[in-house]
Amino acid sequence: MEDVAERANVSRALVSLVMNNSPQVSEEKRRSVLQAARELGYRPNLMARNLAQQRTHTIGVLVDDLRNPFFGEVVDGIEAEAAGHGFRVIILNGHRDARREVEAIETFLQLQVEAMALVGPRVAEDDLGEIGTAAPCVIVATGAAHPGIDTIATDGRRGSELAVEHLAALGHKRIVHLDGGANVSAAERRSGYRSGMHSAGFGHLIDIRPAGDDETDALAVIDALLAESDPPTAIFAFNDLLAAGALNRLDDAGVAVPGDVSLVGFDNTFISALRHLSLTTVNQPTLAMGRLAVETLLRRLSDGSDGPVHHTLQPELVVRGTTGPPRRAALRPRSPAMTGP
Amino acid sequence: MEDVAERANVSRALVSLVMNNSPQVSEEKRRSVLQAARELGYRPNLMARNLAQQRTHTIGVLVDDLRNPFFGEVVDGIEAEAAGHGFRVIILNGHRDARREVEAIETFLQLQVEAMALVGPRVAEDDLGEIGTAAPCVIVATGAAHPGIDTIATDGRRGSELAVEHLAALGHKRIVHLDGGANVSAAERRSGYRSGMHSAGFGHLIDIRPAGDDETDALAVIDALLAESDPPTAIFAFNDLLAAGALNRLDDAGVAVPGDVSLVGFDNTFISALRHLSLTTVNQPTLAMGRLAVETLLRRLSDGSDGPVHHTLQPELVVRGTTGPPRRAALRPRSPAMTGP
DNA sequence: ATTTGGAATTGGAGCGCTCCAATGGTCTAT
DNA sequence: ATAGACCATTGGAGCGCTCCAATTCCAAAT
Repeated sequence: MEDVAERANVSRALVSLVMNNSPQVSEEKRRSVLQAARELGYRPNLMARNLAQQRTHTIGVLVDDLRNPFFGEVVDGIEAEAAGHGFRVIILNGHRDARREVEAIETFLQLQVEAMALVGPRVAEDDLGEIGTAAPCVIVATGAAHPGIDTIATDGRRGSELAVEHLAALGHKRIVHLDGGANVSAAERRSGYRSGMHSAGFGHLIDIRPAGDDETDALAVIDALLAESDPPTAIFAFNDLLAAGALNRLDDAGVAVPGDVSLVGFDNTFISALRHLSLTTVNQPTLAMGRLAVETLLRRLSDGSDGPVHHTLQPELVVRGTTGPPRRAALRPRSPAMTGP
Repeated sequence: MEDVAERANVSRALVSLVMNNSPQVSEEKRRSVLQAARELGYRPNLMARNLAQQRTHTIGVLVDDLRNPFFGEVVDGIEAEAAGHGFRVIILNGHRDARREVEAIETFLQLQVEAMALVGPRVAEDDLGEIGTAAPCVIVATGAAHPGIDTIATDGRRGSELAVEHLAALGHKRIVHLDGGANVSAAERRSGYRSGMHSAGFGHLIDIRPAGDDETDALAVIDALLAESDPPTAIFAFNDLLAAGALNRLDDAGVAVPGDVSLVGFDNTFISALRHLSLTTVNQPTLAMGRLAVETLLRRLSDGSDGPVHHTLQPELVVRGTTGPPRRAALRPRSPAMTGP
């Protein structure tokens, strides 16, 4: 910068004004500064600028898992909205691990982000401590597990109810829920499953199996389910990935979907739309969630603080090919011994 | 920091030493500084630190598309290796758009990243200009389209050949290639398709259709293909996403896979492994690519510069359920009029 | 000719930290 | 008792920028 100033025969301050294209600069000087900068390959140092300015114009986005396309969609929404307000977005990966999430948030804070969005985080509110309030922070796509922090979420409870209602309407009674396990949204979806079952009059048939939120997490549960004497006729999985894993395993075992067992996922990621999966699932308005997250953050940034805000968006059932009426005979592996038509 | 120093009755410099846990500090002072820091909720300012230190310990990772799980896997490899060497990784999203990629790289440079990895970028080497050499830079998963820059890639040519060889061995002759279009890896895979076809003796049957690299890009091409009088018996798609889209459309049209037409993808993302897709595809060693990318970067960082390095990893064919021997009759929509029995 | 106002430009302090050379203090060897 | 060696500690300069108050410049108004 010093060099640029010298080469253009102006002061450092003037260079700064030009780089921030202030209107207070004569066209002549502006041109000569710009040219000097170009000739020297000058690039302003954001660190220094941010330090001097006491602002970073940056929003930190923590993503739970880069492999899950669902999160990618939410981030797209965040970036679109942030860009419109002159904010830069930097992304850190949480690797589906609460401890690494806390580290990432700490990094954000040290990097002086002005706000942060946690997309599908796994940390409990208590483990967040002061860390979550050191900068405006919004939690996206993790249900209502964080009462003290701003959240944007799809109503997971309602989503689950939608799924159960759909299955019940098809005639299913023995509907099992593959639980999200450590995932923070799990509790909410589980409770929706519960209430859905009760409303349908199947409270006594409530059956929740711990599973997870990844396609590999489905293997053991499905195996266990198939080994039982009286297996369910329908399965409602915590998310699409888990449902896809379940589908794999059911296929392995020769169980027809939806012939022998119906299956519902959650998230409506693009994989559920693949015709060969054609997974019935619950949609979340990902883009809207991302945008809303940024709006919430900006509001916090400008007008101080009321209590935490919780935005709940409405889920929608997307009926595809993995759900149908139950068979007369209950779910059973086909191969070993067919009981007959 | 000033406050911490005061509260602990030491100088600012000593606080700095403690925060960087230098061994030159007495246990007593260390404790009292740490305590003062805790009480004041002090958090070191990374901007200031980086500025003073003239180092950021940061690697910038530019990801072409957050929705494509393939890239997520590569990033996992990068982060794993980077963490092992004390480097932080920050991610920027390229949104499948060369212009935004250049912006992102510019941001990296201004943020003073010490090195950057571009994962699946779309920018041509020429459009990168000096920008790509302002810091050590490696291009990952984009074939050999950047002769002047370090690259890590799977041999896309060989991968395509493997796919064609496999189809040819099954008895296919009319193998069409759905081209990656604007994607930079497209040329390489296309050329592999060409050479594979030639080796198999089907040079005269080479048939390349521009498509894209997203599941939505397959629709129009497949429709066009199905409308033809003499459709192919096999399709080799640029990547898994495109193949999945093709599968959708074929399914819509009532075309059986692999009964009527065989289909091969590229990337071996987790979606191809889903049993219901069961997509035959070409594997890329994503994790290894990520790790190798960081190693390459670190090498550049330490020992000056020889010419650009190009690492080429070997692809592997993963045979699943979308490929089989061709039907006697060629591909044709089932519905309107069946000719055979 | 002198004042005045406004726009363009500049010097310098300061953002929060690190790092170096210098200081003070303690211990051992002479 | 004194010099030397060694350690913990400190003051201050400096990283590259912004921003404020102050200055210069120029033209219009008196």
